[in-house]
Amino acid sequence: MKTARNTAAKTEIQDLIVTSNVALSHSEIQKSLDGLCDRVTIYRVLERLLEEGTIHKIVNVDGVVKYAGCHSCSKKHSHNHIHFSCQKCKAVTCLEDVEPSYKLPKNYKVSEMNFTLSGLCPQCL
Amino acid sequence: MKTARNTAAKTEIQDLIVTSNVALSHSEIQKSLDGLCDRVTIYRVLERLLEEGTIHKIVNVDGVVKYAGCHSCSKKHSHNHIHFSCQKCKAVTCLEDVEPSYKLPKNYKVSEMNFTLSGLCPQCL
DNA sequence: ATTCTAATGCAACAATGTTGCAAAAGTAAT
DNA sequence: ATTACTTTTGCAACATTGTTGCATTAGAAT
Repeated sequence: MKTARNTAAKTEIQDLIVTSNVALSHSEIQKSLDGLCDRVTIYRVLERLLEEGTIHKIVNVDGVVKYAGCHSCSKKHSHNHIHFSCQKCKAVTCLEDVEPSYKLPKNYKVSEMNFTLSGLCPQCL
Repeated sequence: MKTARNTAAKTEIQDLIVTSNVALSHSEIQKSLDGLCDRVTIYRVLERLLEEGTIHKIVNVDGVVKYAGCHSCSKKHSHNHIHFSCQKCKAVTCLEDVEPSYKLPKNYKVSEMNFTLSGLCPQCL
């Protein structure tokens, strides 16, 4: 059977994402790592961290994919919270406590949600 | 001053998007046009249609950019409606009547929202 | 230390989007 | 209809993002 291994790349990337208070993109991670490992390795590590449930993936309003640590969802792994994307400082943050409500027409079965608001964050306001 | 022109490409692309009841991606549009114009031209026409306010842009949960006609927003141009992305038939539709509610922490200024639910649409349920 | 195989690096590729520039084609005026 | 003006297009080239195959490296268990 398949056993995961702890490698320098994985440890470092995981640390970066979980420690950060904003979601990070692949290129931002790459810059931070500063040549520690290959571009491709970053993609593969992110894939593994997603599978493990250590991080989650956010597609920003501009289509840029970002990754953030899973904090509140350690027990039940759900991501039904809002993300906020600041148009000025470009930071994407998880508003873990905000759950939106809505009323769908009949016969839709929802299994996932992706809700991102953009505007100005408290720091930039 | 700059005056827009009606060209075959623009007319055709606009027609495609506005007529369609699902949002279309660049590649889907390209396939439909079947060589009517260059790939780059499609990008540029889409840009113009967005500026004009004829269409709006949706970033799907998988990061794929799609375009849909503006129907309900002819008067006040707002896109505060939910989009639904079917995991089976891959159709992305605008649920124009559904406006979500949520309660943000203090000091956030929202100027745009992007809300996409995914799951199964009525046709695929 | 040995063995097994997960993880990495590298090269190559695919998809998506952007830019510069010369040629083509709308539009308005004559 | 012809001319003049300038938007729009096509093409080539490029940038970015993400994926895949394969040989090599290096965790982890024995």
